[in-house]
Amino acid sequence: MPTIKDVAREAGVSIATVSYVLNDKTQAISAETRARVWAAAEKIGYRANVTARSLRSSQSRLLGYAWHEIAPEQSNTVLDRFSYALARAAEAAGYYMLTFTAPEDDPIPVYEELIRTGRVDGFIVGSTVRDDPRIRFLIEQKFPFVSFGRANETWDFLWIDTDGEQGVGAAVDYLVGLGHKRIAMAAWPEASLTGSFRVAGYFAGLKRAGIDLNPAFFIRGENDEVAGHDACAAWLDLPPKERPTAVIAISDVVAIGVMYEAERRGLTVGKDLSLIGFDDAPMAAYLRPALTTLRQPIAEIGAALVTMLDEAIKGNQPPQRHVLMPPKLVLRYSCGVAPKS
Amino acid sequence: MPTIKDVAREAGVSIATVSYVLNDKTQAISAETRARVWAAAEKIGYRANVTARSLRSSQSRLLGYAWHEIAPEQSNTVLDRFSYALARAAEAAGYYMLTFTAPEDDPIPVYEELIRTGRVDGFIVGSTVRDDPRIRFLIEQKFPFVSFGRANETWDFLWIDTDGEQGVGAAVDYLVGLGHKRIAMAAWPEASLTGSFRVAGYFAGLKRAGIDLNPAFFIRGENDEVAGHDACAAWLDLPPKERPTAVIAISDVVAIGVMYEAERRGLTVGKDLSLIGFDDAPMAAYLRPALTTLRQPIAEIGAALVTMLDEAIKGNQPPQRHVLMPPKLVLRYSCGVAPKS
DNA sequence: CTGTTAGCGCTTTCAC
DNA sequence: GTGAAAGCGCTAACAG
Repeated sequence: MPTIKDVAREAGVSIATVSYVLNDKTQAISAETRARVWAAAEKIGYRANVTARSLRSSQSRLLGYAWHEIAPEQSNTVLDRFSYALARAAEAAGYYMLTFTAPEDDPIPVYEELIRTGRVDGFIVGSTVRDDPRIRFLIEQKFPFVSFGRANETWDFLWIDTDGEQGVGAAVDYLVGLGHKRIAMAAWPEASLTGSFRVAGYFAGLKRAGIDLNPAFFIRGENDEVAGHDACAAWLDLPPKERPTAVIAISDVVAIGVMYEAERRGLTVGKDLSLIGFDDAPMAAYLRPALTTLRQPIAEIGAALVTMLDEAIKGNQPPQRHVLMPPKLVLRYSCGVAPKS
Repeated sequence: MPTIKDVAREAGVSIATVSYVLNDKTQAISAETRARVWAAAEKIGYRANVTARSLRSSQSRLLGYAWHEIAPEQSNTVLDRFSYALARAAEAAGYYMLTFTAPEDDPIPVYEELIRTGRVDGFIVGSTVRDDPRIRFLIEQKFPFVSFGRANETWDFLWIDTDGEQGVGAAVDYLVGLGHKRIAMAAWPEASLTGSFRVAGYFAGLKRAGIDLNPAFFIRGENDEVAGHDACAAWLDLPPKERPTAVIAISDVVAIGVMYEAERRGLTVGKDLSLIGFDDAPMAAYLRPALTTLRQPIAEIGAALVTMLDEAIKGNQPPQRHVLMPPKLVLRYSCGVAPKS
């Protein structure tokens, strides 16, 4: 690989001059010299060695993102889209993504190692939980990072999140507009922070419509098909007149459980029961009926996170310290209405 | 961040000694000094700066992996599992993964840039196609890389691939064992190299069972649901006695199309028609009936690729220059047989 | 057994 | 306008 010395020799100038020209530094260099340097660099195919540049500038131009353990069963439904968006945005901002893995139960040492060795300039933290230890650690270290997801109302840090409350609220509004009055929700455990926002949207939506919450219509469970099954079974055990006519599932996976249980009992989803999921997981479009669901603006979030992090790394104050992005209600067939296309 | 100088000062030795001790170099250092250095390093929390080390050793300890554009519709079904496996294996071997994006139509410049700037020590190339230009380029550059997938029989490079031929062959054997004689296949276009191996397995399997190929039972199409629909429709248009009783789809997505078309026509998959897919995509388990499919040993492949690449980077000859890994037939309900466990 | 020293390739201050 | 030289933090050849 040619180095800056080779270019200097080729152009008949000093390496300092080469550096000035190629980095377009505000240093008075004659147009003639500039041209010679560029020509020489081009000729021998010179590209600056990033390691040397990193050492000099103490910047790795690498952004860290942790790839979480994927349970053999449920491959995460949106992580790949998110990673892709991150990589794209990072490259546009002059970084590359360093993806690493960290054990769920003790992630801190890995983050610490990456910081101490100077591997990365900042982190993008995803899949946050309430009081997320990674976030606590990074705040404490004063190391640049941004988070996809909230963690604790009293902590001050940069984050972007999907507005689950707004999204589920819009889903309720949509169902109410379709004439539904008995709307149920299959939610996550109370411990889930992300879940709590979505649930708040459910409550708020009902209130807006003047519908009193029927406690039987609100059931919590894990993020799996079984939880959907169980919730749906409980609702269908109710006398016909008291059953919900529409269900909002807190995720597509849960929605699938609801759907199969309803069909197992002879109901037709989209006709006898309307159903809305959350995530727009790849399988949502493949279900029959195709699932109406709330799609998170993953690509936009990824891009915005990188921009935010870039500012933080530069020591600037981003225009907004956190932003809530509304999900989009993707209309398909599980509410009995054909999408407009 | 403390540097090697700080450790040297703290321990009262030279920086060279610190380097020797911490890197466990075969340099005679007294046990007493070793202990002092370790203690000093521990005390001030020293971790070697990787950039400086990289510059010195001209090794980035970074492995590049391209994240391909993901169509909004079909999020790739196994890529996230693969990336995770790669990251895990890389870390175990002392690397981190640098994930980047490259335009499908002109990926070379990105690879070139990464090489020229010294960003990565090697590449893992995935989603290969016949005569893959990236592979041609990397061979020509003599830059270390390994490939998940084959590209051209006459090129010599390191690769690991799923043995699609063996897998589909095993699927045919399984169906034959179940008593099927009229076994159809929904394949990809002839241009697909990966597809050609799977197809070869179909032909070989039939031959083993002494079944003559019925040309009507072999239909090619794209990798989407529509292709499955179309193939299935063509088969169901045949007189009942001439229809296939079992179908092997070249991917789970195609299998879904077959399944829906069959059910739309009133057939029950798993009873009237047996169906096997390929990939074990996340949605395969969620279909009703859950899809019997061939699961690629993604995690093993990722780990083996990294090991292979590590050898190549070190300039060693890996024990095997290419390996074929058999997929596993995951028994579910789409062939009318309940899985054992 | 331990220390001195020469770089790795680059950026940037300071001279000229 | 341009160049000499220091130095980012580390490794390793060589001296002592």
